[in-house]
Amino acid sequence: MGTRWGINRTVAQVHALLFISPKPLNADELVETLAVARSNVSTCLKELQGWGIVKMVHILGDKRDHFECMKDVWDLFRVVLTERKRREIDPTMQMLNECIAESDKTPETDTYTRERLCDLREFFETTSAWYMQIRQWPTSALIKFMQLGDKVLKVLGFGA
Amino acid sequence: MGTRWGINRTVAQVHALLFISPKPLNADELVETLAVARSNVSTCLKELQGWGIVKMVHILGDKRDHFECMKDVWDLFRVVLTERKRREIDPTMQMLNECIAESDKTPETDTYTRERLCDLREFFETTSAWYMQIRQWPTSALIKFMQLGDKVLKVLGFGA
DNA sequence: ATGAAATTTCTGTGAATACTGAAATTACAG
DNA sequence: CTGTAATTTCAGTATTCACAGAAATTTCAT
Repeated sequence: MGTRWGINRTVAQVHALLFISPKPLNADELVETLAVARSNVSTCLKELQGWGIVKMVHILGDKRDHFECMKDVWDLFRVVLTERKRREIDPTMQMLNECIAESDKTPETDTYTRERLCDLREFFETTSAWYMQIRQWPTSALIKFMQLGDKVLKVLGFGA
Repeated sequence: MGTRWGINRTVAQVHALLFISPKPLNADELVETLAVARSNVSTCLKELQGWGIVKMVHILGDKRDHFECMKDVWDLFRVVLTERKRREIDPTMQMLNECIAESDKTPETDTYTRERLCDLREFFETTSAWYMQIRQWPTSALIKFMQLGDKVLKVLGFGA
């Protein structure tokens, strides 16, 4: 499925394998199971470690590095979202701010265009600030909250 | 910024241009502004229409097709999320179900592995069901809700 | 220190994707 | 109809990305 998500195939395969494996795996086990080059596995493991969802562990009496994946899906989700915010949203917001600053100095900028940019900035600010708060909720609260669904609206007293 | 988001550069450019433009644009205007081939613009417009965020409009007295983009950022977000759910999440859930069914018929499957798959399925089920509800909230309610942030936890009576 | 095992870095190749320009098709005015 | 403008499809090219295998580096036991 990895490719459909826009993720490198081998990276997705390594991650999937580590995720479902009951015990940490070493590089050679990944090479054998996935039938890819050793160097490729090395690169993928580095990538996954860069995302903070795979870490190296040592097995007593074994010289080789072993790797294990973060196992809690909710924690996993939080880590990935936070990392994507850092890599994708934050630079976008910075860019947006520069565009808006630029448009302020450029009187011929269409008012409409400037408003669209401000809309976008506001959207990212609102959603980012919200995420930074809920990411700290304990998983149990998050699940209970989600299962309420629409009921939240009534409890909070807005909307039907 | 498009490329960083894993989106085709020209598609992102066309979309950005239509988004900030006060009026619908025709293909030639896009070609001139972005300095890309006519055929490329045609493909990108088709792609964006496939996502449901750009639509064709006609300007009186002008034979050429014009295009305009969905302007409300919250609506835009909803459309994109819904489409991504359909394209990415739904097939993943289906695949997961097949894997779990398969593992039921295969007694030698590690219990741990099966549990990880079920965890994943549950995660997607919970988050998808939640999204299908909140996507129908009016934007005003959604914004008010988000701005509450952590306060929601207290109102609902769980967590600190 | 020395050598073997493990790992990473580097380079070239193949595959996938994006794009252009030409040809084909469609839409429409006269 | 016919011809022109507009648009799309197609085929070839270029660019980007993923990967394998070799070479280089690191790690560690002796």
